[in-house]
Amino acid sequence: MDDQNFLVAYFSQYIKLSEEEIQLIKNEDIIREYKKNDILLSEGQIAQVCFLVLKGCVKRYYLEDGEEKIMEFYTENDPIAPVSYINKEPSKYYLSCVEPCIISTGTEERTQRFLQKFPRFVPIFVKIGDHLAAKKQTSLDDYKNLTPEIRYQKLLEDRPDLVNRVPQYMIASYLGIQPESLSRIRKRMWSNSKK
Amino acid sequence: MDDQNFLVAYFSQYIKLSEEEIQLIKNEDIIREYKKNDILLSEGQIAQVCFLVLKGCVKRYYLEDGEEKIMEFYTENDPIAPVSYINKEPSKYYLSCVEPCIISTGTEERTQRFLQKFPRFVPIFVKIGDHLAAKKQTSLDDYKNLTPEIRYQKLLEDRPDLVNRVPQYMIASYLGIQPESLSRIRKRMWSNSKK
DNA sequence: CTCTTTTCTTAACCGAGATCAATGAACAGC
DNA sequence: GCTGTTCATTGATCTCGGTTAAGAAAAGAG
Repeated sequence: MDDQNFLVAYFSQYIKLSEEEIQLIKNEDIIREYKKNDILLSEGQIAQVCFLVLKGCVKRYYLEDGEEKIMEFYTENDPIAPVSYINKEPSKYYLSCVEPCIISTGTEERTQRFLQKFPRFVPIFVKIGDHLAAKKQTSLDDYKNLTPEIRYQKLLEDRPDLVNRVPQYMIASYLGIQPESLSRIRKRMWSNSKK
Repeated sequence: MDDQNFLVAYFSQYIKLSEEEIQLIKNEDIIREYKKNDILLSEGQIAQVCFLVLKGCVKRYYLEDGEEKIMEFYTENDPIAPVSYINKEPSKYYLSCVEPCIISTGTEERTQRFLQKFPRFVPIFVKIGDHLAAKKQTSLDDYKNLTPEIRYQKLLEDRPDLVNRVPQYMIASYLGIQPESLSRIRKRMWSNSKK
């Protein structure tokens, strides 16, 4: 599958595309490949574009005393709309590639042009936005009430791939705990499941 | 100020309204008053509408072993788009009034009609949605990295009104801790600030 | 004003995660 | 193959919030 096709596949999740639309999407040269550890956005920078991860894995993190605090992992078909991009303000976090990635970029102006040409996409765009917000809310809700141990269990269920494709200390950071604690949690879970 | 005017005031934050638009908004009879403890949405119910708090305070919470787990407070000018409403699924939480409230309700169908009539509002609506998502993300980020003590300090800074208008045990629940812990934290902060 | 209910505070004890330090395991570079 | 680095585990100790229980303070009802 060549790079442009990823984008067509993404939209096809939500709506059936006409031949004309497929061509138009393919002609927009907005897809790039990135190497592992490439940085998409740095702290202090104002994001000029938003992203759509077509392949690979991107992490969003702060630096605190040189320590990475990972807030989110984005993988296949996850859109990334940086707060910095939305509010036109310096970014508080970094975006960088955990793996080699294929990523599409978007701008407000291009989106508006696109929607003007294909108004039938408007409800889809609104819906995608709403669903994103809903997902964020659910994440926050979960995070608030669950212990790190249960959060890890849920992660194993919800995104089993993630645990295998990124190092454990990053998972720990993402769960908001120290690597040592995650190690102990795993040990505890293992010994409990044996009994 | 009579009830309908709250809604006009809300939109005026974002865009200047024409006389015609003001009349149209006022004529939509979609604003209701609620008493303290009135329930807007119950667990298990599918939300038919979304809300905009024009006056008062609404809490969103789960029940866990009869205990309220408060996830969010909505006050003046906060929109409430329940996950249940967005995904057309049974709600996992309750919405109820902490104070007497004045609240406007919305539906997708009405929104679409409105946007069709006044297309210049489309970008505003998209922007409001994006900003909401951005705010959610920031909340989650903060929650993940901050201790309960610092979260309480931030709450005092960000929403000082809230601490005064809702009982402390609800604040504790919202911070994700027990009332006893919040009491300790307050004591700790007090004695630290004296030194 | 008194009585009841609700809300807030204090104390004692426990457990989970943080921290510091050391050791193992996996892996890349030479 | 060895060597050095990165990543994962384990142990000892400490801190903070949870839990339980009791009592003080504030708010409502009559």
